[in-house]
Amino acid sequence: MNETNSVVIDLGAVIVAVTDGRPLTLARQGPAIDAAEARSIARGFDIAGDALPSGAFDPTRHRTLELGLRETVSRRIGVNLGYVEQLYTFGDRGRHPREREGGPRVISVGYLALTRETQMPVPESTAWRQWYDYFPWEDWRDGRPPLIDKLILPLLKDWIAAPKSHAETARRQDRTNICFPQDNGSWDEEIVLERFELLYEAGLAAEAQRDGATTFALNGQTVPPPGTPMMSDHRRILATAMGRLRAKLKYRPVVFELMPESFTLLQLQRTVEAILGSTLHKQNFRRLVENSGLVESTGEIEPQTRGRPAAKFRFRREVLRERLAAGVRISGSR
Amino acid sequence: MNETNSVVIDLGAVIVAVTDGRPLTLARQGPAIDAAEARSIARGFDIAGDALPSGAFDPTRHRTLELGLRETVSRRIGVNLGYVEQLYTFGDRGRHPREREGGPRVISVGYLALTRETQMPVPESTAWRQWYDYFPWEDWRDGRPPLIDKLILPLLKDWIAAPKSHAETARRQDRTNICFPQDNGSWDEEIVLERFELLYEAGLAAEAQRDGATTFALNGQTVPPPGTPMMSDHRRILATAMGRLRAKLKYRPVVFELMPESFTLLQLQRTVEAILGSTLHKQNFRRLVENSGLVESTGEIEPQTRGRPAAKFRFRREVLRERLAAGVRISGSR
DNA sequence: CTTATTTATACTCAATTGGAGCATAAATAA
DNA sequence: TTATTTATGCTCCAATTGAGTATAAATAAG
Repeated sequence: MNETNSVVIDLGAVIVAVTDGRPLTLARQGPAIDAAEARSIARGFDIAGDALPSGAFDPTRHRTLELGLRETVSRRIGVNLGYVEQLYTFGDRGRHPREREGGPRVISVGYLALTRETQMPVPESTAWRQWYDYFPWEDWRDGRPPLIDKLILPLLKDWIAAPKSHAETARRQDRTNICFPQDNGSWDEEIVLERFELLYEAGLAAEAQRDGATTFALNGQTVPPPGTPMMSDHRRILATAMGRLRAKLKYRPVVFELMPESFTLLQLQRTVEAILGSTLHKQNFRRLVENSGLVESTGEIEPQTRGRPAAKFRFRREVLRERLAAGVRISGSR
Repeated sequence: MNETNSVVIDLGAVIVAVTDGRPLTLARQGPAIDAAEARSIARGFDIAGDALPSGAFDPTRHRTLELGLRETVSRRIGVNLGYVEQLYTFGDRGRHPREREGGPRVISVGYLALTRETQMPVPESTAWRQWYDYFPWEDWRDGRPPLIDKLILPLLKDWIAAPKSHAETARRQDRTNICFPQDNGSWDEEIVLERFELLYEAGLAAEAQRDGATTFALNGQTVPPPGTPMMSDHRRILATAMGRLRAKLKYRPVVFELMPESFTLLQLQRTVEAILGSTLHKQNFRRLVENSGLVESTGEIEPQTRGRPAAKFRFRREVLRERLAAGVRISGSR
């Protein structure tokens, strides 16, 4: 070990809120891309960089990585985070624009933070963006997204057939079958990252084209890749966060970090559905939640615009102390 | 961002194997502790440092963190790792001995690797050590470990009562109830890390004493803290690995990374039990595994020393391609 | 003021899963 | 032979889950 081993740590946050059934994340629409970055962009697709909030870890000031993240977000976005969980540490060479300019190696530690949108006035450079703008194929609430069959699968077909090696073609076919199954029942909403990486490798992400992959065509026409791209590998980090949250929802009571103090069961269901990207059976969802002991009635009633008014509930914070509570177990189906 | 922000990355591996129902991890029994470390040790408990295999990440040579880990382990232990998964990134100040000597801040990225012991001849400085030497309270295969009621809970009782603040006492009591429940049925085998951190905070880990916590007594006698200590915060990393593996076992077919090419169902069960630290219902385990489609008969039969000979099975590698297969779902019970 | 529409809530039913145990089979040890 | 040990097959019941029907309580429309 000597000082040539030193690197710089970048702390990045996927800050999530769900409002009116729209899953959101905070993103900075910064100076799109710098000159060095622009030169490396292939064939003219605009990858103007939406970027996740991030900042450098300062080992002299920050006692822990998480405190560093909280301090950075507090200073740059003006928000004190509540629930925070470490996601993953990304260290691939060439991830960060500065590296390509000859700067030091940047290792980035990604975090997932859950919050409520209303709690947070954000600076002008930053805005709440919808998850499914970045990942339109992940939202199945209105059924199987048409772009999967119209755009993604046709393009993947070419990619699958491309290699001369039969084994490699088979491997690509297998991965495609797992990530984008023909049968809707086999869709696994947790493998958000695997799907994005498949698209990236197949050149179906604008980031891949920027990073040097070839472009592609559908029916003779050059088409834009699906989903809004992000700066650097931030879309990978967001995909990691989405997959983690979709999984965690089912075994820890984390949804409540996204809910207001009191809420109706339908509001809770809509929030879960927004995150999962699929719809749930209403009656069974109610049964599950009521029997779980996770919520209690507040006695209040939600004044409705139409329909029978709903009872309001609150999260029973005691469960966090009584036991390591399970999450909102899901029954599925529309 | 400027160069004063730079840190050094340490890559650490929890390399796991299970042999004859003993869950093992590779540990280096290095030069126990250096002078600076020795000076900080409190009250004479020997914390001679078992250490996890680790090495510095070299940003000039390593394209990714995982490749860096593989290279380090290959060079220092002489082993090419198969299954590897990133665990967590630890960055608390003062974790690493070198830091205390005025060296640069060390951030350590922990990995979990699964392998088979027999595949690996290890260097002399390194040996396979049993998990439960470090965490004796985690092994429930012979029933509730007596040291929980004889040693741990009595000592925690003092720690719980210590604070003047009633709220803090209540919080300590809650955490204790969750981590070490009176009722055996409430034991959660996945929260290995939470339990270790509780013991650490309560001063019931030798590492805590080294790190400056006060010592403690039981019935007027000073007693050694439970479990073999490790260097730095390596026991925390091992706890993280154990918890992660115990959880992952249930939803991904990772046990098979620890099994030989062909095995009997009892051997498979013993491996699962070793990791979980609890026993399972044999007939139900068989039913589960056979119905899962994860294994297929090899046609061979295990020559036994006693009892009816068992059929041998192999892992159906195809399942990894057919779908994102579930793990070995557990039925529990002794 | 009556009816349609909308949302909330209660309840039923069948299929599946999970925990526990009984019974039988096939080997070795006494 | 008989006891012991391990393997394997099967049953039973309780709990959970997926899907649907029925009823209640509000508003909007005529």
